[in-house]
Amino acid sequence: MTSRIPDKATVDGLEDRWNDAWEAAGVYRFDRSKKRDEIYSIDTPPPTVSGSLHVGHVFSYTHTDVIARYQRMCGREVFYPMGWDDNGLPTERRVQNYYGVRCDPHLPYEEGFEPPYAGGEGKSIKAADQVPVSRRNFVELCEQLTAEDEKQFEALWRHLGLSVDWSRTYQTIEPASQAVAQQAFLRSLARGEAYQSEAPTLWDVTFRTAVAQAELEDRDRQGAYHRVAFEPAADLEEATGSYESIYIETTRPELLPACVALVAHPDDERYKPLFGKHVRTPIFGVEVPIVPHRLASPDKGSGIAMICTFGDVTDVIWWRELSLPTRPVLGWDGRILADAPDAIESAEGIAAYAELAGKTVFSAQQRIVELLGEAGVIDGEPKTITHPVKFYEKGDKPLEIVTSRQWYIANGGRDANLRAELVARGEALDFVPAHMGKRYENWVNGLTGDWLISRQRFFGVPIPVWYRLDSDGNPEWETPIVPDEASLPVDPASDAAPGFDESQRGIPGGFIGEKDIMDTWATSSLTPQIVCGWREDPELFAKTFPMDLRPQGQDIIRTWLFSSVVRSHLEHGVLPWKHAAISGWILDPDRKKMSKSKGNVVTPMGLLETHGSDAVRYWAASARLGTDAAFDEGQMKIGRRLAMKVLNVSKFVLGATGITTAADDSLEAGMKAAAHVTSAAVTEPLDKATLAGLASVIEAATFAFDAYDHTRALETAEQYFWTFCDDYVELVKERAYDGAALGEPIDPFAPCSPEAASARAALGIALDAFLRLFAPVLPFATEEVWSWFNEGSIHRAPWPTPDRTRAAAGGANPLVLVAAGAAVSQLRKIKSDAKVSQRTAIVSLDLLVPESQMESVNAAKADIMAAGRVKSMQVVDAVMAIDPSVDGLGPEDGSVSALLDATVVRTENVVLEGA
RNA sequence: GGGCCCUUAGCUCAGUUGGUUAGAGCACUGCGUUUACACCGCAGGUGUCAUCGGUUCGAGUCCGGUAGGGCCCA
Repeated sequence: MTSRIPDKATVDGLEDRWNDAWEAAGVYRFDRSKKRDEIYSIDTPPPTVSGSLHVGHVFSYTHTDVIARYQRMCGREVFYPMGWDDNGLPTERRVQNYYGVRCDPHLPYEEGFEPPYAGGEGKSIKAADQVPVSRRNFVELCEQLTAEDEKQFEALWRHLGLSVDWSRTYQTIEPASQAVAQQAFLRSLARGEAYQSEAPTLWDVTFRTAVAQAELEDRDRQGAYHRVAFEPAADLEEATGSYESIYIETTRPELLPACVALVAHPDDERYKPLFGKHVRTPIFGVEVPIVPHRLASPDKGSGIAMICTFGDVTDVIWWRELSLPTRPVLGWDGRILADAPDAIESAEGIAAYAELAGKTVFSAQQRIVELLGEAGVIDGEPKTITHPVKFYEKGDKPLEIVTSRQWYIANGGRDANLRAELVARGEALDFVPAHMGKRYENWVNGLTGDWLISRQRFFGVPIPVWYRLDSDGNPEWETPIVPDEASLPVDPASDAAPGFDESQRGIPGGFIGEKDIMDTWATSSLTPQIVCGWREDPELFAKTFPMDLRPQGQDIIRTWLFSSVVRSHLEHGVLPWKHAAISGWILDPDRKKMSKSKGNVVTPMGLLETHGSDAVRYWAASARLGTDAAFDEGQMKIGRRLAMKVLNVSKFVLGATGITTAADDSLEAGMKAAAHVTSAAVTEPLDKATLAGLASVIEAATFAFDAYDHTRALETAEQYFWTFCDDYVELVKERAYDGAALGEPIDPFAPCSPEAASARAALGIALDAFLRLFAPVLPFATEEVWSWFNEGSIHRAPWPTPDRTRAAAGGANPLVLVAAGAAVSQLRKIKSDAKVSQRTAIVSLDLLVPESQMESVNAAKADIMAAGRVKSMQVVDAVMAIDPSVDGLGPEDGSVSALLDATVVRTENVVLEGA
């Protein structure tokens, strides 16, 4: 069988067929010859390849694709690249587990290294069992694993039908991206926005890296308040005339050797007299002052707290604002430092410290509690509490604070002017939905410091600077050596500094390379610059930047969105995009956020295969931007039904119009037939009404899409589509067939009655519009139908305008279809109630119609009779008919007045065939 | 503690600037295999619009309080 239009339509298998065809024809290939105002550019989120894609990704990426397809049909050249975020810690961690290795930068590179495991997914290999490898070997494994992931990701996205230009993919770790990240960094360095600073930094002891404010999260942890006595120093004893101890309560007794002061609220009457006087720390005997500060809580514990360098971020604030000394006791490995702070001078103090040195925070705490107990300075039993503790969002040990040299980029956290500028940028950005802008504003206004971008990790973009070594071999941190922009990307760990050669590395008078890499957001924040060709393709950049759309999740407004705005503001002085489309979460049926850890084994590919991509896309498109949606396979079944309906009703329309007959000969003949059929005059009131209604639907859908409300657009089209199928098609079937016998092929060019020609033209025009309206959401089913009688892809066909349908409708009132539909409904109900087949003829009946609809029903009377197989029908004014004085057959409940303004059509005096 | 969002039918959700009798789909029940469709069609019932108060001729809609849920930030 060579027929173009299948006998039995199916949505199965459309994905592979059309993806191949689209790729071959380059349907989604970006045409860079277009002008700026013809281009719509999208800053697609690069998914993290170290995880797997889940249902939430499918959800939000579909939203973007629906927008992309709409814009493309509106005639814009869509710039729609796809990237992979293979940068950073998640990849490192996955590589460690997958291959059973860990990075040791001191080791030499090993050619042809074979990792001990492959595919250790899920069962994490203990750190002790991981084989240490060189940084280069480690990075190679990262690249190897991410390449495999990226293939799988692309396959999924293609199957889902994302209309991405697959010739434009990028990786956040690839050299070009690194070069962009480094160039942006160097420009910020030159302008003074990037700087290094020795400062207390939030530190993850597991990963041994600094952590930025945006990566923090609070978790409730058990802790215990220990009530510890501090003895008064001489000045305090003199002032109060007593030798009573001051009791503080602390959850971190192990930081006692790091204590630099006690602090109480300035208004606290209990402690007011003590401010400025001193106490001695127990065991260690260090004299520390009692100081006032507004952040001390009078109602927490005893109302007076010890300040240590550093137990938490409040300690940092106190330390900074009160200019206290620094007595660090914690190392980068989370263990107590070997050497006691200089302030500890007593023999007992030094001995006690020696017992703690080298211990983890946990064991040091146990030991010091014992020591304090032995010394008799602990009062009572520890009080167990639950309190919020800061964690790195990817870590599982509480963050510590250590002092180290780190790189920062200004983000308004320490500069009110910059902050105000960034808030203003946020206000100028079109957030969809608008209230998401509040999250941005809250975040910017809540910043407490600049953006810490350096990380002590391995797989990432190196910070592109070197440092001279003085004659003693000490690095000159203040005057970094920078590379030429043309030489980017560079790796200071293996490339020699400009003006030096490799033999001078690490020797006095030579240089050393910066060993830190950048935070992954330092690269991701530049995705517009990466995809638009900021560095190496200025012509493309001018045409695509600032971009039109940034789609992303609500959880990364404070990170990705904000940091992108920062970079664009600093480098280009503009917003990076006009619109930010924020997708919601996918929730379990039990309203919890869907997560892998909960053992949800719904894989996206499985879903697509079970329901079909169009169906899954329909489910996603049914949820508005910014709104959380339930994971609902029922909704996918509805989408599948819609896609099937599109195929089937298309088969009907093409059959009844005769286009099928012609198309079975050749595509050219089919196209000619379609043009011929739809050019006929639309004369019948019902046909005109249907097209008039359709014109309004097109208008509404277009309006909704322009406002980034794809849900409304879909709903509007869908609702009218079902009316079209259920009512209009049923009403005009007979007329369109024009007396053709069962199974007889219809010749589209043969003469037919004007009524039939009118029906066929309307059917053809409507089908064409519906296919285009659904194309963004159901790209496969619509393309399939389109291919039966059109050349090229529907996805490059113009979005419908109301003009064509409106012209054919000739100002008709859409109400005719509504009224006629209500009438056929009544006829069906009669047969349904009488439990007879819908084919049963009605010999005669009176149709009671409200006066307002008389004209409409009369206009479609012949179609109504044909659809209901009615042999004789009287259309009667309902008000007249129910007047008992007319025929005595008014409603038995006497509800005459209720029917006076009735909008429903009723029937009376029905005689069914055979009754 | 602060900010934002949400609460409408058994379920998932619409409901625009206040305006007749608050809607859709699913689920459920009944009927029907009709020359597009059984992966089907048709027909049918379904409500304390969380709650209390206010504004108004009129409130699901606007304002305030309360309760519950969610997210973000302290």
